Amino acid sequence: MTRRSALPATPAYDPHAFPPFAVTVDMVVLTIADGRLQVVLVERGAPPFEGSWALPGGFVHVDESLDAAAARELTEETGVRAAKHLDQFGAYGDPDRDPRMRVVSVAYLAILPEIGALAAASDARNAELVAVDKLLRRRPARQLAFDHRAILRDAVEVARTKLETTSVATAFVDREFTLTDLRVVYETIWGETLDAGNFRRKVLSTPGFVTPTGYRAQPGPEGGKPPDLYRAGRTRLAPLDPPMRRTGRR
Amino acid sequence: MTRRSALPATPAYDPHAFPPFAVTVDMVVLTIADGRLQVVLVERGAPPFEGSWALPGGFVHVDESLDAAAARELTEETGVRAAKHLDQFGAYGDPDRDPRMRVVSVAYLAILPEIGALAAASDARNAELVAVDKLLRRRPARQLAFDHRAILRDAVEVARTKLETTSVATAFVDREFTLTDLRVVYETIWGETLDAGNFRRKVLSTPGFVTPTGYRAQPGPEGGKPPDLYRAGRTRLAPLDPPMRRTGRR
DNA sequence: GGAATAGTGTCTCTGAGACAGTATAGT
DNA sequence: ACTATACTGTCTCAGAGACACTATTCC
Repeated sequence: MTRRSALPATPAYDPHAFPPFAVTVDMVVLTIADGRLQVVLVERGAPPFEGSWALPGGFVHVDESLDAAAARELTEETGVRAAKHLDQFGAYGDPDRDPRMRVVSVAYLAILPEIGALAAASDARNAELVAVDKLLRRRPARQLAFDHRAILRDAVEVARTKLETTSVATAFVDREFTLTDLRVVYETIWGETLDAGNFRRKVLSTPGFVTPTGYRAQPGPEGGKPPDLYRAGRTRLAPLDPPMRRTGRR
Repeated sequence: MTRRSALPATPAYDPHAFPPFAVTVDMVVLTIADGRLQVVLVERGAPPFEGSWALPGGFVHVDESLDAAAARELTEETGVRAAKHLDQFGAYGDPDRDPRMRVVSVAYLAILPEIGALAAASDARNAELVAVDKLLRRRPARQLAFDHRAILRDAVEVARTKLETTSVATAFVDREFTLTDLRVVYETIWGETLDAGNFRRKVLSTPGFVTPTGYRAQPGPEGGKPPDLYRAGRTRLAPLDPPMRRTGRR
């Protein structure tokens, strides 16, 4: 049995002393577009799973940290600026998850207000925003490569929980937003409707969640009172205490 | 740049096609002994960090899943029976975390009611239970090998949060326990005192948390009313809704 | 004015916290 | 009796939820 302590105490790489793994990062980049939760996918341009869709990601370089690899891959593969808050939420390493070799993938969650032009990277034929519910329902519109369906499902659950316990929802909206914008984020990701008045009280009574700008937005095309504009509070990940409750009401 | 899609679509291992990593699992095995939160450590019997203390762990085998490796290492290194609930909580992969080679370690949390005889495994000189606060305070009693101090700190925070949101506390106590036993678990891990009456109401009003046995324990050496005995509820990880609140009171 | 959206006020109910009071053991 | 521990009852307060009401815009 190969054990850590059986290895020579040298920085030199001895390929026969331990089982060699490939280590990758996979990015779950979530955003809200057209009123739905969407995720960035790339169409693979090479085997395995050539032509099918997958989460963006790639190999960790020899000299970079996991977090750095995640930030790099996000920029490289989607053309999106590196987000400040990349959240590592799991490692996936089943022996057969990649037909070529033994791969352990570290999964990261990124939450963005909007995705700019999606530039397909070198090894991706294409890059698209796809509605998450189309991918996770019982009969998915697309089969994802590898175990990316499970990774995506876990990521969505992490996002749902983070909405409960932190002020991360402000990462889904533009720099200036109305409280209705923010409430729609919760409603979209949780899949339930929230009382506008109660939501308002909860957000405004949480220190550091939002800060008023003093300005108002234009009313919508169907009229209505012009809503107040806010910005994200000082700390993007302020803990909500007590947390925002998810009731399960539709 | 080496990318996943640039690799040949073959299961064969080509050591030049991707940066080779070693993948390990590290186990944070927590228990409560002598009224304190304690963790299982092993004294390393080989370089690097020979003679210093570390979390038990080791290389993932080529053909086993991460979870299986964690369960195997736990049994092998500590002689402890494989716990049902091994909780993966993070991957640690800084380039310089192991002086020998590039290692990514997947960290697991195990919670046990008591640790039997600690049998030092082949590559460990020794195995011991050590109080967690002695390791995490500003001037630690022992320096841990690698980045195991950071891993331990993260694990403790995960355990604290799991006490809030799940009924995992029953994993710290014996099969039959009193509600005072259970409350002491919270008080020990959170480092604060809880009102016995309110704690009782909260636990008993949570479906699936505990089930009464109908029996009573003997009173303590200083007398008192004999306390009712309970067992863990049906689901060891029942979600607490609303969660148990951690107030920060001492 | 009517419709639509934003925002406020208020009532109720649940649950946490504080803490007094009761129960049952040992000494 | 006294003490120690276990358990119960009760009061208060904070916060969530429901929902009516007001405010400000467009048509």
